[in-house]
Amino acid sequence: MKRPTIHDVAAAAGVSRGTVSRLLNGDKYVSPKARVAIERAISETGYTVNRAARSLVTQRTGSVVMVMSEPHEKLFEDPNYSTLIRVAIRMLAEHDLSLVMMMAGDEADRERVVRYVRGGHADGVLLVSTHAGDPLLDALQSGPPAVSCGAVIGRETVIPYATADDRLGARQMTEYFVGLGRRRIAMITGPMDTPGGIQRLEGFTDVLGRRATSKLIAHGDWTQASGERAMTELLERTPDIDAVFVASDLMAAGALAALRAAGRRVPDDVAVGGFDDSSVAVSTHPPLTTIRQPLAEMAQATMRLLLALIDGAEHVEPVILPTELVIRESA
Amino acid sequence: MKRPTIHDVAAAAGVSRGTVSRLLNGDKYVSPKARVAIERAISETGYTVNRAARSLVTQRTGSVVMVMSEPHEKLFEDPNYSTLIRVAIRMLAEHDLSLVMMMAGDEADRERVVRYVRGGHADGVLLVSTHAGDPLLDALQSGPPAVSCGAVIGRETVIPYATADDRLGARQMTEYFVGLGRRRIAMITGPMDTPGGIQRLEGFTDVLGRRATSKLIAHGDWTQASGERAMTELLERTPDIDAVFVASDLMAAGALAALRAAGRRVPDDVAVGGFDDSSVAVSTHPPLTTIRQPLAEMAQATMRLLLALIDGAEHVEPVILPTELVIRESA
DNA sequence: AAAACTTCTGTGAACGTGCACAGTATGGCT
DNA sequence: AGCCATACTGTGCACGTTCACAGAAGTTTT
Repeated sequence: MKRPTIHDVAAAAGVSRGTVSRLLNGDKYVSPKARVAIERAISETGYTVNRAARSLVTQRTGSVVMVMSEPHEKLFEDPNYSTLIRVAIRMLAEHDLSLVMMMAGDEADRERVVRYVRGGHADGVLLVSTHAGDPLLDALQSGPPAVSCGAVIGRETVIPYATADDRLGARQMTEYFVGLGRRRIAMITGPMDTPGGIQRLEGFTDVLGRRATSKLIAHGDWTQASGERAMTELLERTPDIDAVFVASDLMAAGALAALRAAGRRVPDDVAVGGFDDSSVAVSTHPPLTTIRQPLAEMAQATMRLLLALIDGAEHVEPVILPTELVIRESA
Repeated sequence: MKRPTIHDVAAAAGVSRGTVSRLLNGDKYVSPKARVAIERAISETGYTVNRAARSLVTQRTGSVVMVMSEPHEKLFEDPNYSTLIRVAIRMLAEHDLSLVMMMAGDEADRERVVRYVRGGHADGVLLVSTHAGDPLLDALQSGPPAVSCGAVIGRETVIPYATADDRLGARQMTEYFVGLGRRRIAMITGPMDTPGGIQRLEGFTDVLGRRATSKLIAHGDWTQASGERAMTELLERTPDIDAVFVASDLMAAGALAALRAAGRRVPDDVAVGGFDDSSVAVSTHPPLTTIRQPLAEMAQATMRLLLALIDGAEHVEPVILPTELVIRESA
């Protein structure tokens, strides 16, 4: 009733352990005769390699750990993460690696992650939404290769990443507003300690220059409620705005609610632009004009970086992917 | 530069491997003196146990695999899964177990999962959205304990699960409509090969009895588009309906769009009830009256079942948790 | 004082694999 | 024929841990 070992397969095939091991690990020196015998023996016995035993000698674990720093409740509902998880599972599976998930919300979590990674329990680390100055980053300095989906502020040169071109996206939306003839264009940003928060504002000011006064800029924290709050604030400060670029679709949904409450029509009175092209963009009323990020490509690029490093690459370059304007009814 | 082993710790503490191992594994026969010496040695050397070596002898892996059958794109955006993942990571971490994610979308995936699990690479299996008659189920028969979050149709007695009381929830909503004085109450169900699809319809007919004619029932597949389609269909078949119970919030969002397109006012002309109390319920216009499932409790209960089984429990009972009516503006 | 526990410690074996190395055929070339 | 490369195979060892067991030291009971 015991699980078959490589010995059992070898015996059944009439060869030695070494030959079976060679076949399993793709070594070329295996005779055709031995090959078929072993393959039959494997399927007859239902053999699978014991990863623990293999790890013990190869010093590799066959797994990659995804570390999520956001203690955020809705973390996984963010399409960003869900795509990344899906792509990661798939691409890792193709390389016979499995994905283990860890959270790094509080101090205890973080310590667990460090123990896990420094303990050599993962061949690679996949960082998600890591904050600037997270103590985790120093602890992960030495150890298996780490990459991030989205830049890690302050570590752009040390932690490879793939990201959408947030700044470009912001420019696209802002230019679209300008082309529409809007004159008083406001912005609701994300938190200014996230790459998306910073870069999207930069794109906005790239286009508007001195016209992007602080009276036209309010800050949110990605949540719908914060978008609503920021919009209300903007309307108070600058009642004559005729367009607003909101740094995320979810916040834009909040902004729409605030505009409706204030009696402004969208897009007639105020044009609204979101960012992300997430599922909320189509369920709002009116549907949001927004910026699409190539989420799948970002995830794939991130995983390619990680796989390359695990495979021994010395150095890899960050990947920055273009965004795209998606026009719907809100602008 | 090598990672410290248990030998190094033992040497540093002036004891033998055995004593260190005993301390690590909570054996009581360790003298206070040895204890402090070892603890100091551990923190000095930065020792962490090598899980591979441990697995090799204990025949345990220290990990649980979550198997997701839905090849569905938006899988992770479903708050159902996101809560489960979050709770699972947390509760497993407390038991020093880690969570490995796998997909079982196509045949190749499924084979990989079977190899993984039968190969003894996981101490437990966490099933999610597994379909009736999934071949995976037979393959997982023998092997480590498996539980499901939500019942697996046809395997209710063999695979333990925790779920919301879908039937109760459907009754609550339907009774609420009846209490509101609505006379022509329709329903849009989920797919009839899912527990939610079946049970929510049952609750509906529990209340309405013969009044729940087939003309008043349409089927969707949980997607927003299917909800819209089903609603259009219902309006054609039975133009005088004054209430509709939709088996998920997302489909309800679709139904709202169809109603708007048909010029019906909600809730004045037609009352709409959803199910799930997910984030879309508050972002629709008007916000959805819906049924709340205790997602966190469901996830916790599921994990408790699994942990109990991993811990050696012979048999555990399914857990069915009550739902709650959440009244907003759509009904 | 001997016996019998209790508490604690060290040691050898085993878990299943990959790898380096030594060894055996086979065939082609001088 | 002899030599040498090429293609292939088997064997011993190491990886780091747990566990069973034997045994030492100390404490209580007889």
